[in-house]
Amino acid sequence: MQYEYIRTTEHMMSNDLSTDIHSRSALGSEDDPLAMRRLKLWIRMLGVTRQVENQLREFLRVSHDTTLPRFDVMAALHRWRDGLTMTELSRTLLISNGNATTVVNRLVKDGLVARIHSEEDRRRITVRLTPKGLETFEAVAAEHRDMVNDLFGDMTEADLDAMRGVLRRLRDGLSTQNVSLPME
Amino acid sequence: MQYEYIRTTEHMMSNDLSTDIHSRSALGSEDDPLAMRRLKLWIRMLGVTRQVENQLREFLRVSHDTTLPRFDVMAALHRWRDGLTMTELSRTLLISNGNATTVVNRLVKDGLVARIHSEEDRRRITVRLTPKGLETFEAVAAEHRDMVNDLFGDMTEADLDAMRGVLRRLRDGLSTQNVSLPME
DNA sequence: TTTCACTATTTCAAACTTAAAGCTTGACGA
DNA sequence: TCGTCAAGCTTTAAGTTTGAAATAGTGAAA
Repeated sequence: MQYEYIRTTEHMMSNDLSTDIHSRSALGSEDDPLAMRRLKLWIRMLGVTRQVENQLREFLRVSHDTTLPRFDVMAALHRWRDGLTMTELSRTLLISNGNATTVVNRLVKDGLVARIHSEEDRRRITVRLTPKGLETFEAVAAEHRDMVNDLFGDMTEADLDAMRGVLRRLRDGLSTQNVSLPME
Repeated sequence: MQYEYIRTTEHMMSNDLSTDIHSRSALGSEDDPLAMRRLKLWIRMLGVTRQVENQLREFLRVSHDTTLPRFDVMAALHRWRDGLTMTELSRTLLISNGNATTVVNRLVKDGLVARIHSEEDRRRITVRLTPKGLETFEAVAAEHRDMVNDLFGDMTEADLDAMRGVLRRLRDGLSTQNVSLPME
């Protein structure tokens, strides 16, 4: 009985990830209501994201015998049809470079992705979809989008408008914060 | 030079996860603008979530020599101070039951968490924070909240209002969908 | 009582992930 | 030319995660 943690409806504690995990704590800045609300929102966002990811993982496994990481890599290579270097790939997907190597290795073994050694710079390796990979991906991607459309079926145009701008601002704020991070 | 995939500011492709990976595709329902917008929003949400998670992971590693999964488990056990069964824990965190076992094993080994066998039902095991675990967690959680407050520093009260309701509706919609999922 | 279905948890193999170390190549100044 | 450093990628060790199988306990029906 796989994915039993998704079957939460019959269970008292369903979706409790999204509730406030700190509400009873006696921490220093507990009396900052804005900070508190931001934390609550983050926890809720994380919960929703995990739920959607679990549903998509299940869909990919059952319907297409593949995994989320594989799909992500292929989606990136589909978006950048001319290929990406390994570094570009890992930065695009926000994963480590070693992780990118591992997933690409498996896709190469399955003939879905090809490694192309650069001639100008022999350190550089470009990865791109093979014809078989392209065909495979597009079949999956069509259903993937329908699945997302279902999962987000409650979201109206107004909802999308509301979230789009906030997420964009959040995303941009995060990337400017990175430069001032402590990383020697 | 760790976490190089976070240092995206100097790189052309920064945050490209959050852009539309399907914009050039020739899929069947491509002409459904609402479905398209929902997909784009999902991708952007996933990107933001990954960025925040990476920052928090880095913070936990550098400042407190711990990991995100460990923190998540301890946060749940802090919220439910009387303890959770393994099943409740995995459903709360939306992870598999086997995964919960692994993380709890390590926390037990470090003396941060204790397993308590139930007397009424001998299959059941309740997990809860030890005094040491409680103390450790509260020290980390205070800084964790400050970190989230910084990362979400651009979010105003109005932003929080806007996203809170949408995410709640999304979350509730997802959990009702689950009951009708194909899972034999 | 026995049997059978169900629940709770752990174990296991395979895949995924990170962070750090290692290797090769390229760029550049002495 | 040589040395040095940085860039690009892979490898490695440790940890995380899943999904399926195994183990064990519960409860109720036959």
